[in-house]
Amino acid sequence: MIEPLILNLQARDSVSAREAEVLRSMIVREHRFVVGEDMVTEGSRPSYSTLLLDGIAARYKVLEDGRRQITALHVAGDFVDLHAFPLKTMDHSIVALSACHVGFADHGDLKRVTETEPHLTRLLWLLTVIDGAIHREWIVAMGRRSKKSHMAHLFCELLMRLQVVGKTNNNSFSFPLTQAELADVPGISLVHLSKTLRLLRDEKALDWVSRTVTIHDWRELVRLAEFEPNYLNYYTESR
Amino acid sequence: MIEPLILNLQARDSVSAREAEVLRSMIVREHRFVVGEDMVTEGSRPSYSTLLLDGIAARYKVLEDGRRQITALHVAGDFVDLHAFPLKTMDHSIVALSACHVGFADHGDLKRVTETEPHLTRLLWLLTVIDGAIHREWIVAMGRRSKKSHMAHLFCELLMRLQVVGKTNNNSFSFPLTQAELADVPGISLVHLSKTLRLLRDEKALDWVSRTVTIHDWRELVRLAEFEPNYLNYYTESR
DNA sequence: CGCTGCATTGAAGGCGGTCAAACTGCGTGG
DNA sequence: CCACGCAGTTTGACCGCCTTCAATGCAGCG
Repeated sequence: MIEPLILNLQARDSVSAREAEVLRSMIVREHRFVVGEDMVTEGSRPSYSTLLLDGIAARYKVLEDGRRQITALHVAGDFVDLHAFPLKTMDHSIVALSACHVGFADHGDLKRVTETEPHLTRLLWLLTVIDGAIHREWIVAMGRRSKKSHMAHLFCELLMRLQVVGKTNNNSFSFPLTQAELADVPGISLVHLSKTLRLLRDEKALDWVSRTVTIHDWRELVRLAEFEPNYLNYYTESR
Repeated sequence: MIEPLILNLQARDSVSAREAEVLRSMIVREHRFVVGEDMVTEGSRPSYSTLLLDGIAARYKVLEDGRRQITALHVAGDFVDLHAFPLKTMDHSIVALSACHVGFADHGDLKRVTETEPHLTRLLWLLTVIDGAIHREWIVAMGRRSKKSHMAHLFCELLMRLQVVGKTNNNSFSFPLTQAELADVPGISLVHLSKTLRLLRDEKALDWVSRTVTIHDWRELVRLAEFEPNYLNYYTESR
């Protein structure tokens, strides 16, 4: 059941059978969130962290005028709020963008891991640090890439992350967001997002129909995005 | 000598005398970088992490066309590349924006901490997770704030971070960057940055002359920025 | 069959980009 | 001591990307 997490970790470092067992025993109390439901709320102090087993979730902040900015997208195998373990208080909310299947890891158990499992601790630490690396790549995309390149970059990243956890079919994957939701990733208007996606479609780089993204021309997409996957820290790429 | 780090940690959690001693014994091999010098290089696999003792440093990435995006600013008391301990490979470079005084912590010693000091491990983990929280706030600023508000937010954040480590005089602090460098934070042109700063000056919110920022109207700056410091995770704010 | 939510397209306006020129402060050398 | 040069800052002009407003298209569903 926690296979996506194991795959995620194994893509970066070796995981012993015992460590996998520790993780398995730690993920308890499965739960399902429906589309649009908040999984974690800003200001809360959760006593557990949430492992996404299936679905797509987003971290976001809302400004005073109601506009929203998504700061991260999460897929199966991601701990959406592992940072809340050292951090205690949530500084943002997390919403289920599709139906989401999750499991919970109690912070008490995580604390015990830090006391008895140094290597596993470093693996979990690594996961939060990779979140940070993705944040940085997003900052670069927002600051310096064209919107077209930014979107190309996002789809490159999502394809790779989903491939690692086995959630792709060839070069396509389920992506059941609305354009209004996706527009909150680059922080642009729904109208302009629509026009930007049209550019990628016109170049036959990718399609996004009936809630499924299909990448037709990976090479071209990578070129448009200047996509360099080493920030995702997969074995095969950066070592 | 590592007092800024201790102050940084104590602003979030208690640090025992023994833990402080462990940290002190771990920071060895001081070094000074001159303005413009790279402290860490993209693609390297450092065997140590760098603690900034004094000065200002920036993490950045460079695009193919040479444009630069700064993804983080660091001040005294920050570990600029602690994430390189779990992550191994640097996915970006770090440059000294002022003369920088640093100390190094060997990854072997950090590993030993994870094996023998669970609480201290969680503290260090916390530091990397706060970096992530700042990244997210920057993403929100880039996506949804006006440039004026973005700059106001940055100066609010810097004042608070510098206050914690005792690097402010009343409401002013040393900030010896060029405008071209600062423009790489929001990812805008030098020309537009200059015009944006003028707006803040015209409102008498702050001045930035002779390499020193002075905040004249903290209230107004906070209002402009919609600044909510809880993401920095200081005791006094969020708990 | 019409309603509703979502996607698409067009039009007009403003923010931020580039290009270009002038200004300032400071260090250096005549 | 002054003139010059250089690095950095400021301002103006013009243009293009992205915004908002508005209308239309389209599919699913009661």
